[in-house]
Amino acid sequence: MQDPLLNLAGYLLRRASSAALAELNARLAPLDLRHADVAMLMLAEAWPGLTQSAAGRVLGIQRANMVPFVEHLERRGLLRRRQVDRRSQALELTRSGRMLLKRARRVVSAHEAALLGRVPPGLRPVVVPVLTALWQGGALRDVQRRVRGPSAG
Amino acid sequence: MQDPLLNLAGYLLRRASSAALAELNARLAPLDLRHADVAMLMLAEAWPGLTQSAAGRVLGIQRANMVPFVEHLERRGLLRRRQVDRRSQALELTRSGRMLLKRARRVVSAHEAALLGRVPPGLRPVVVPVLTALWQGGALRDVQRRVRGPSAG
DNA sequence: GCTAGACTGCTATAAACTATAGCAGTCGAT
DNA sequence: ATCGACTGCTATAGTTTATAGCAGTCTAGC
Repeated sequence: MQDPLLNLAGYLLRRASSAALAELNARLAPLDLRHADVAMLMLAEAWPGLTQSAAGRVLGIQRANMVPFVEHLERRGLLRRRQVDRRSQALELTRSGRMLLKRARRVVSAHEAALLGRVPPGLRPVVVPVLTALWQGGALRDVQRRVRGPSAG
Repeated sequence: MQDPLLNLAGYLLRRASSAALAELNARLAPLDLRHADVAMLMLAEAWPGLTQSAAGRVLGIQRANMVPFVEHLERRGLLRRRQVDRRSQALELTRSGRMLLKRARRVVSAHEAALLGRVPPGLRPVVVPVLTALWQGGALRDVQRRVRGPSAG
């Protein structure tokens, strides 16, 4: 009798994710960054002026949890909050945020290469499509909607 | 400019995993079980007499965290600890554990079907191979080693 | 204009989960 | 008989995720 869990996509998904996450965090440790920090920085660079709550929606982080998270990045001088409304705050990278992101991006690339490298060459092209499909809500088309307005829960 | 995160296997892995996990937990809520509980029950059934620490190694749960975890299942009458050594404890399902697992397994199957159903039919056969490959440490061959003895962590 | 409803950032708090250090006791091999 | 590895355990802390609620703001419809 062999491990019945090893045929379950959900189980494999969880284990693969947590292993990859731990590995990425270890790789990022020298930069004193965590995976979520880099995601935030990459997002802020890609969409300058993105609102704090919009960023939360894209990243799947709740409004409440965005507060200390963004505060932390701001206190490190990587991110800046600019009042756009009297209620909304746009996020943008500082110069040092951009510089650190440059280094972080190299780490992420190495991590990605390591991940893909574990997959038999023939299967590599399907990795991203498979993961995208498994993550129901994450289709490319959805994102536009998410960024612009809420009610896309 | 589109979301740069959506091309990263690591990011997609994390989002897909957390979405699937949340969904599974919601499905299991009526049984008052969480995903880890079911994994433990399935493991205990597949390998009767499995030691507590061995189970922890297989599931990637640390010894320290196994204690309250197993205690909880034992207090619910789903699992029993049997002294095998004067230091080791074997885990085995109780009758009611087996019965609940039966129901849980149906929930898990439905969840798996939902996951796979999101993937284009042509890609379905590669889902498990891709995830297995991405989860470096989880290859089938490793598991035997993990269960029998330590020093494989 | 003005109001109702949706939205923003925020506080406070709790539930899970994960990780580390250390302890007493046990086992196996030399 | 002893040394090193192992087991279950306590205690503790850090991380992440989730919920409820508040004051203030914006917008669409009347």
